[in-house]
Amino acid sequence: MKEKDAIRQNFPGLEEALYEEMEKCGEIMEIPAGTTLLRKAQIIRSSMLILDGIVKLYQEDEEGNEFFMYDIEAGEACAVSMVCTYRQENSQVVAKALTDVTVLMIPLEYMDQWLGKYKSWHYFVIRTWKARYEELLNTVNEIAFKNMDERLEFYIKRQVEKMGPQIRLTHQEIASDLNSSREVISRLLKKMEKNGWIVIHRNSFEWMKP
Amino acid sequence: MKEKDAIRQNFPGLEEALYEEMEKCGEIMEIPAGTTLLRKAQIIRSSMLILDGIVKLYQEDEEGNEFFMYDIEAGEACAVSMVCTYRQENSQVVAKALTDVTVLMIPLEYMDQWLGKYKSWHYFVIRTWKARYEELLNTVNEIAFKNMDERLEFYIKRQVEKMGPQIRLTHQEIASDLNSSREVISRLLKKMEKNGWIVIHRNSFEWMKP
DNA sequence: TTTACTATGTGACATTTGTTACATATAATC
DNA sequence: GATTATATGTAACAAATGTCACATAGTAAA
Repeated sequence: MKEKDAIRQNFPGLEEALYEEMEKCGEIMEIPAGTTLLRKAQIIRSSMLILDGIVKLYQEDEEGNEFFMYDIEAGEACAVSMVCTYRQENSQVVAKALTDVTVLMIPLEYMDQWLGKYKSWHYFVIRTWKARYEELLNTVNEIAFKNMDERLEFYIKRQVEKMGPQIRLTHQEIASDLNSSREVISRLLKKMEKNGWIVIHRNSFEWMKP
Repeated sequence: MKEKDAIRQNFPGLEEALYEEMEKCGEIMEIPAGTTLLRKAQIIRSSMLILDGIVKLYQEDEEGNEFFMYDIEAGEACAVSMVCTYRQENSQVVAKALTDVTVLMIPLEYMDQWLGKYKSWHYFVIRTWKARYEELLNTVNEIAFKNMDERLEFYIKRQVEKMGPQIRLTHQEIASDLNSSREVISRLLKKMEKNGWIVIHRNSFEWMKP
């Protein structure tokens, strides 16, 4: 069975009995790119482990402005969805499928049960929170100390790491992720092109800097 | 023994055997206000649980600029110090005692050991990561979407919650926390005073808004 | 009480980022 | 090929924030 392999391969080192429960209680879903998987405001009844694809986590404020936090990939879990009591009136966390995505949805009741039963699950949950916390630390560092040009560079580099040097994003999409405006991003990208860092095409550009 | 009570009262609901280990293996330290407890760059060999006082967590960049993230108080633990593999060339997390502080220092080897032995410890660690993550989410929300006037208001309100309506901070200190400049903060505080939100004294001001 | 130090107030100006308005270019559809 | 939609380029201006310069006002030390 392909699905079982996917769980074991992406989440290695868990107990055999836990794998079996995951297969039994979890539901594997194929989700097309662009789908919103999670909005913090609505009650979350399931937790998500990514088996394939990339999911983007961002915050959204009252006016619909977005702010990109980080991506999660196969073998990672969405911390936010793991135990959800977080409430914030004016902003919410959103998870959106960047590519077609395969996720293992696990109803929340099992999440807690497993904490009691499986040591490896405990460690996994801790690792997940820790990893997401550190991602956020990086994000905070960027917006706290850096100007838009540096933030843009950091953003592009993250993309390159995950998706390769061909960045298939419009300036508008980048502007949304950085909570800036299209014109500002166009300006800065143009400057990068003049410096020889990138080559701009329509709908995409390439990162040339080593 | 007073110290034992302090641990039990501030960290209720743990296993008896765990309390005993905490007393045996941990070292209780009295730390004067202003002390830097932790710099991320140096190797951390101990984890800290706060028994009394307030510890401030902030990031610092290469040029010495600061950026306040959140406070931790009695009954809470420093997530950053719990399992430390985090590395970042250009910035570091710093923990500084805001008041005189009593901490329980626990050498890192026990942190891991206890994860294997005590369920309640596991839950505590997860709760800690989760709580700090959510604090950071709020912080990100602030800097990502809001202007300095709103950020300042949010900052002051946090202070009021922890320390009461008398804010004993200079404009310079606030400016550092928000990675802004003294003049900007003075300007905004003056505006708040005109609006009747605060009354400014030397070295302090009061929050009057309900 | 002078002196010195630190905190605060404020105007003028620089820089960064956001906004408006419109031009141009490329791809998609008819 | 003409038409339409979407993406990008760019100048001019606006708003927010940062910086510089200096004034003033408390507080502490001599």
